[in-house]
Amino acid sequence: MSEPKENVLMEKIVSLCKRRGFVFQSSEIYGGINGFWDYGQLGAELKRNVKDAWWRTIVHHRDDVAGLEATIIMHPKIWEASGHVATFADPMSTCKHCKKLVRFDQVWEMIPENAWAQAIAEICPDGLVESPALLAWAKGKGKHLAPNLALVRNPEVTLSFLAERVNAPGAARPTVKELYQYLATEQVNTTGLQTPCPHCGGELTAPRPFNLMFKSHYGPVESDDNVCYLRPETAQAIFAQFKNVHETARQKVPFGVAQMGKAFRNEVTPRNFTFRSREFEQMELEFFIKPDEAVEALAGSVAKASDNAWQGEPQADWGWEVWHKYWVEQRIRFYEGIGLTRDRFEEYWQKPEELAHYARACVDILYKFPFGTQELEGIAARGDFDLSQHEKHSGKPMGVFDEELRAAWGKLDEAKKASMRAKFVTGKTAAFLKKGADEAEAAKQAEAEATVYFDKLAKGQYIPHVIEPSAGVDRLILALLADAYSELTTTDEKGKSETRVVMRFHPRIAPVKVGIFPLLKNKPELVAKAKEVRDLLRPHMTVFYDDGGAIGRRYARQDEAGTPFGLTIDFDTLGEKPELLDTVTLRDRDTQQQTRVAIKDLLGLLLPKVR
RNA sequence: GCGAGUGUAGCUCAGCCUGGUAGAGCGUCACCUUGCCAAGGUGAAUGUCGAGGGUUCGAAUCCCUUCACUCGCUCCA
Repeated sequence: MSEPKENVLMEKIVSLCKRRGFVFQSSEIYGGINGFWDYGQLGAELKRNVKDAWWRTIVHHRDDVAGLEATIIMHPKIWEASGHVATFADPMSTCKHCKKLVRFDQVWEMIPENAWAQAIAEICPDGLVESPALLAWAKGKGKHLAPNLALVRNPEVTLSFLAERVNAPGAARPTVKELYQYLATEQVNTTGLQTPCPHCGGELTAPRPFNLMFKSHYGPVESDDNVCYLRPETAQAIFAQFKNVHETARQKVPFGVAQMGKAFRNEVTPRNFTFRSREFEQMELEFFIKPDEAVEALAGSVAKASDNAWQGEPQADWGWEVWHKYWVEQRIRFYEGIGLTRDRFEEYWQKPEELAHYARACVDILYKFPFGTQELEGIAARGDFDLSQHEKHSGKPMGVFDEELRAAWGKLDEAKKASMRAKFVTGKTAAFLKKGADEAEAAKQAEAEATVYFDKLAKGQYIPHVIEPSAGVDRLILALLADAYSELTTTDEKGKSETRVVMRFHPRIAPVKVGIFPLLKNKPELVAKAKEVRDLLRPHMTVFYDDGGAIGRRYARQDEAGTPFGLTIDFDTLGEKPELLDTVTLRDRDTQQQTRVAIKDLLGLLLPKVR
């Protein structure tokens, strides 16, 4: 649980967001709708600036990345190929006793990990039922370990049904799973065998499907034939359009395709303000690279990830590890570049056992939110999993042909080819073993894959591998809001202290760059001059003109909006002191310092700071 | 989806227990006054008390339902 103090901070941020127009609850006048949020005038600008910064860095400032903007609704088979239809429809059950929510398909994997189940397994080795020992356990330790297990709640009745089962003429010994089910069931005849809650042994509700994808139908008539889904991520469109982009963008591997846009997930529990929303926006890059064997054939060797190779410009001998590190580094630089405080975000290298089955490595970029340290972006090395899946499901080849690779392969000596193949087979064998194949089967399958794979390589063909930096825009906005939030307490001459909020956004992403204020509103000359300055700057940056209230109040308002600069037009601007004619005061949000700047120098001074 | 808590003006909250029909501070707006960090004065607007239903002569207050938010279970861009 997060500290109370941190919850207070979060509440302050939420409150400011509403007060100043960063974020509103969606459909608020109708009571709101869970998991959906709107951006107000300042939030919309902030979000645009962040997305623009990403697009500029990832697409415009590079030669090797192309943009894509795909539809939200795509062919439903895309989600079968990606695995989302299967993995996004988890059957869930709730324990009627301890109220915990469990994935029904994981219950039998979880049960043996719990102490109560282990104890029963010990009492009844290999399903050999020892009723007296079970009874003793139920009345003793069992009360602690599995308070809600039928055996513990009502031992005699539960055991009597088990005895019926065991003593039936010609009955085989129950499996361990069956044993657990009997021990979890009080009245077999009325309820059938129950599945115990892994945590407390209690009764689970019938599994209900939790479909995480928003479902709809294309065409006016709803039927099973025209089911479609709102995309749960933007990445798949990139894979689905890989061939088109590759052929038309005049790009050769390594190159990337970037996309940003809305994605939708029917989250079980939207939580933490905008952090987990049901409609959210992603910025994703799929960077396609040659498989290491192709790199080795072309460059002679694959650069080691342990040398700091990734810190420089991309090189021909980079394999997936170096490319992966390179992108982690690039993404960290991006976050620094938009002003995220470096010691409030960190990179986390997932441990091998945490990786999804298709990932070779994954780095999370985590931000220290007031409610806890949470993920902003994941940078995964996904091998050729995605393109291969689409090749399988669509029947369309997803590979590329590389003339140079074919030529280079022809010149490789046999020993090199053999050692590369041996290494490939070792890796694949390990992967098949992990999936549960026996040793002979794993070796056989690995050999078969190696034959297909190396035959293609020799012809210059391969399916590109991919590095995927995938970021959540709304999470980043929330991180930037939390990062920028600061309070300034001032005490006046009367000893009255007052706390004001200053949003310290980096000028590059600040919603408004400059506030423009005539010192006094009732002096037409000041107002006219201020509007002149406004019109001078407006074509180049977002400005906000304000003549309402006292000057200090206007500064404070802009501090809350996070406007980095304030310009005040006073009587000196009009020439009260001739030497100050056509100069204004430039106020810095963070230092509150004011400097005198000539109007003609403003653009040159401000533009570099806000770009 | 389940459990616990919360919902009153733009914001922060009082009033609810012990029904009699809504208040404070801040903010907002207008005017006056203004010489640089939420200054002062005068005036004004704003709530079907989250929504729906019930009990009652009468409901912000008691009861039920529902929606949203917060915290857990779950999830991870």
